[in-house]
Amino acid sequence: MERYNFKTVEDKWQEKWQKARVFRSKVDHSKEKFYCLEMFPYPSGKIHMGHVRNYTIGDVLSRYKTLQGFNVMHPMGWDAFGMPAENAARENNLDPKEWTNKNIATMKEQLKKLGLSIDWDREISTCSEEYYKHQQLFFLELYEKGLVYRKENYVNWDPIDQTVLANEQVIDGKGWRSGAIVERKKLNQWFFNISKFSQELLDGLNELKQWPNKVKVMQKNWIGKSFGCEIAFKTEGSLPVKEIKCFTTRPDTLFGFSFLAVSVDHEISKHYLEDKKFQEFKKECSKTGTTEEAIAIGEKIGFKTDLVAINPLNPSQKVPVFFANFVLMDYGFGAVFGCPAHDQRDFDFAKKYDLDIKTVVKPNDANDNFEVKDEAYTGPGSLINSEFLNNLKVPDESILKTIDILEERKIGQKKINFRLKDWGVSRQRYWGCPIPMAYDKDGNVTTIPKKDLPVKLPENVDLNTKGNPLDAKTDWKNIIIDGKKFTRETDTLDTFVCSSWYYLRFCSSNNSEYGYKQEEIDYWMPVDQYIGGVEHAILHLLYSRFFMKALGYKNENFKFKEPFDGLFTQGMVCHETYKDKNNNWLSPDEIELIGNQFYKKGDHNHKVQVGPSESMSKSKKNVIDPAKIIKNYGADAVRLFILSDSPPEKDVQWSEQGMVASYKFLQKLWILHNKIKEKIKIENDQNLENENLKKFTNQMINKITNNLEAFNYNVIIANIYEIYNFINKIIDKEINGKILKQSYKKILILISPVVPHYSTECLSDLKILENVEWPKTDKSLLVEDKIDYVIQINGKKRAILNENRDIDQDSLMNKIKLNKLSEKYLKDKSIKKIIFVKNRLINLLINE
RNA sequence: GCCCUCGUGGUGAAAUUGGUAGACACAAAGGACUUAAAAUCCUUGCCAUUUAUGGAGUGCCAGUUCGAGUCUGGCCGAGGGCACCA
Repeated sequence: MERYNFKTVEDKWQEKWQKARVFRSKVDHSKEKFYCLEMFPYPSGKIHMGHVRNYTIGDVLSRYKTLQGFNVMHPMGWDAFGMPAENAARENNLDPKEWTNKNIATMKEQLKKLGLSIDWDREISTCSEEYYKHQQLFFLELYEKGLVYRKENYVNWDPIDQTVLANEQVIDGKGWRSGAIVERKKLNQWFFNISKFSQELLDGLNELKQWPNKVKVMQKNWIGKSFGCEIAFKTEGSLPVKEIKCFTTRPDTLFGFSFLAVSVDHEISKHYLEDKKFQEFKKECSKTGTTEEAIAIGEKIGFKTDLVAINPLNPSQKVPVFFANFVLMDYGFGAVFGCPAHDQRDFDFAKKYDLDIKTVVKPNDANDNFEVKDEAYTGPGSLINSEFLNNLKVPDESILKTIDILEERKIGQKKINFRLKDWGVSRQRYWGCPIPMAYDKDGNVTTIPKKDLPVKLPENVDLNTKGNPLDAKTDWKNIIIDGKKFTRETDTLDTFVCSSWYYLRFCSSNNSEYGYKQEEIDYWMPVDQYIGGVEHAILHLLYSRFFMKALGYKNENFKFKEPFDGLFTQGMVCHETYKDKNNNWLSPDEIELIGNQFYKKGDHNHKVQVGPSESMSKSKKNVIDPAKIIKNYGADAVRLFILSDSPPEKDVQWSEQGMVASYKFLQKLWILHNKIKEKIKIENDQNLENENLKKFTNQMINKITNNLEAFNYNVIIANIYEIYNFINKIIDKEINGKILKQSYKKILILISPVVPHYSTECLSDLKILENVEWPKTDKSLLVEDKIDYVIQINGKKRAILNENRDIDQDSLMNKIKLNKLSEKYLKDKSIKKIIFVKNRLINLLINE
């Protein structure tokens, strides 16, 4: 027997699969389809362990579904536009396209080495004209439907590099490259009207039964629906301002009104342009962090205006108007009414500026003298100190009733607000999809005629210019449409646009006429299982959901509302971190273990500090290169290990020891295979283990099938080990060769989604590679004749009796009486009560 | 601050509807084989006296139940999300 040579075996089968194009998928209405999609990678250079985990999970599922008889589509592509290409190209004086395509070639080879069942005929790359020309047409279609518009918006502006920065490029308020202090600058930008679909996007979440709840909650919070009322407050003072509109979810607390606060960007701020103190205050506000957390904990500050606002329900009450740092311009009207007693933020503010705190809600168990003291009361109860609103139940009745009254008196109006903002898609970058728009000399917008699509991204662009390289490319920028001069839009699209519809493109990746073919998306869509990282829980997944709705808007051919029927978010791959004595990160390759202590490789005086296990990242150098690992241990062993240690939705700890164990296990399995191969030849009627083997195999079919369906992939690996342990124990006993062969074939199929090369090799070795399909559980075989009955006395387990199935209570009691435990526990005791659970246990309650 | 999730051996983790807690693996210790080592195989796993046996035991405290890792309430701890959201 030769040892298992993964290299020969894996190369052989990968080549055969590729030649026979076994993973090619076609529309076939005679079969039920299954569309399995993993989030496509950014072509950064080489694959990382996160990809290995993500694509292994998807591959196990695809192979399982194929064996079950589904018509499976399992495509792969490249999210190929984006800043890293532009940065790498600039640093190394390369063409971003070349850089990207080279990376794609490398990564494709690496993915192939994993033995993934991918239909490479459907491969797409978002940076190809063939892809982005359809995207430009979609853009124009959405523009025609009124779902695309242009408006001014703030950006992070780097004054030295003359460029717009993404949030992650701003470090401590400075540009990451230039170090210049980042400015807020207003630019005209393109927007997708995603907020038009706020309610639909929210409602759609209820239909997504196979999505993790966590993701749905995150999206729900992001969409942020709130029900309330808009109120116009009359104002008086030295400024020419007659009223200020506010949005509130708590109109019922209007009698607790004690100030009105507006954003520093509010319209009335134009009266303070010359006011130095106000401008200082505004600057101060911009210093406080903009995260929700920063402001919840941070200090609330205000700037008093010359205005007072009048309480519409109590016109004799006039309260001061402030600018305040906790009021946002882009939500509601950029103005709030303050009720300190029942809003913690307002409470903090009132304390600081010594404003009235009037209690108008009391908890249900408090009396009418209840008063808010140390913190705002935001819970339920009933209204007090509120004249004609008194005694209304808070919150539901009080809010609805107050809105009715406000509407009746024409002071306010019922209103639903969403926090979801429109999606700004303009990026002042070169390496992206050009926006098919142009401007005349007066700046009026026009669309590029559809016949002139695609607007090709120009080549040979100087990336070292300041600002957007496309802006400087005048021969590309200046165009003539119908004899008139125009300049092109030089912004490119956010790369999230590319990934918002790629799942549709896979259905028709070779259709050059349009982004998809109707009959093909009708067959394949929606994606049955989408798999990827939870970091895309909000933006990518919400944008994709929006894109489906936008394409379907005023388009009766569009039949499905949600792109991803099932979603699975896998955890990250982690590794210990290492630092040398100078506090520099070290990679696992740079260290060695002697005894219990890590040392720098080759320097046994240099101890290495071991840090916590964290998600693999280049900056911390705690990365393991999958290509190397695959080369050393083989794809099957890597697949086995990456699934084995933790549930796929949780983070997994990379362990070299675990990796080696998986590798060794396949070697052991191969030794067992050869024993089985010999045993199969023996015709034997004295078959002691036949029934056990049949039953065991059937149990495993049941377990593995259920675990696959539930994504318990780590348990499947445990099941595979159980299989080994079981067969290894019985293999030297007497077994009928025919029965062994039948069971073993089923077992090889069960493990094939995880270790496809190994399993195929074994099937081929035994010449049973024909008619391979997923085995079905025989329910009748799951029924055991003998059962371990748990005997409890006063709820404590005292013994286990192996007795016949379906035995009744009296018979079981008789067995117990014959048993020695009766002598020990039941002698001279009376049994008060017997709890008998059929085929499971019996619990005897006795007097102690 | 708000929202969500999760707490099980030295470690990663298993455990249909409440019904044998710790499957499976990693690590460790002891043993077998070996001149020796590696590899391989076996045993052990918390507390008590020795194989056997008994006890405690799923973050902590209560509750429901014949019976709770699982259900309910409170507390403690960890992780994740958050766009100042009125």
